[in-house]
Amino acid sequence: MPELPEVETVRLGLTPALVGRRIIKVDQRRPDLRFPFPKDFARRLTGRRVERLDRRAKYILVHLDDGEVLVIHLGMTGRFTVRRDGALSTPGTFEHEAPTDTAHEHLVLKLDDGARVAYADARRFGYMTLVSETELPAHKLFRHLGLEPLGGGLSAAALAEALKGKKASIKAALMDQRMIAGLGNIYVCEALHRAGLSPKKLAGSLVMPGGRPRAALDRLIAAIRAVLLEAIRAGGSTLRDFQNAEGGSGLFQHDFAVYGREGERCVRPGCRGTIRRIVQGARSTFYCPTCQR
DNA sequence: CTTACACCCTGCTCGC
DNA sequence: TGCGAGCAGGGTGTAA
Repeated sequence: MPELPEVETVRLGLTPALVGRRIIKVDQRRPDLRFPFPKDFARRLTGRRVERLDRRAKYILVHLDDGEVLVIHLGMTGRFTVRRDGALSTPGTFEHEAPTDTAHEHLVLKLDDGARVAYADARRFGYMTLVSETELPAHKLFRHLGLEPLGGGLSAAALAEALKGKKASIKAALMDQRMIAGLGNIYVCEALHRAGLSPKKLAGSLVMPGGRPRAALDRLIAAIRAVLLEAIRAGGSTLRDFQNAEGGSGLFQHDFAVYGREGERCVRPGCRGTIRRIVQGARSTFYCPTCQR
């Protein structure tokens, strides 16, 4: 699944296909994904015009013209494909159609320009719901979400406040969407490596007794921002056939310094360490024991 | 309030 | 080639 950069890549890919378009038909092929679709889901989408697409953490927010917001989480394997056929195809885009996962295509939206936007999700860990725009901030999916890593809210002081006294590892804390929202296993590993911080360090140890952030927190924040921005610029990461809305692939996986690189030499200049894989909270952590302290 | 773990579901890869 | 084990970017629910 997609972490923040992949979700952002999907959002950017869907935006030109959806914004300004009206949904004329909804083909909903099963009653649920991870959770049941909301009541009258297809009917409530049909006839709506899409006003804009936002993102919060790992959620895509499709704002509709009746004040409702289609909230989408891609889970681990959620994927969108945009298809155009016949005279209605858009020149220059969607040149070749990547092989798609028709067997797991659970929802198809037909738009008023002839395009079809399909959602496929093999594992069905993804989900969708409809929430009115005004209720969004207080909605249970959103009210506990932490700082947006690329928004203005992420400061050393704010992160220090969130991590203060935490006994969990910094790895676990950064994975916790209530602290920072949008990071996942890959980008937490990558950010910690860039910041030279051991994933096993206790989260609270990055905060001084008085509650002020230690210098390492500034490095960590800079590392988080940098790795996310670079990944978005590269179109996200492509693992196990994750594809963006154009059926294309991100490239950032080639730039991983530690993720999936167990046994390889650390790429930090001057470091002669070897990347190790450990398990924290039932998930793999990749890091360099030599330069991450 | 923590942390730890099972679980959700399917597919892929690896070792035998 | 087949088969079971282990693993996978997500999150929730439960128990201690």
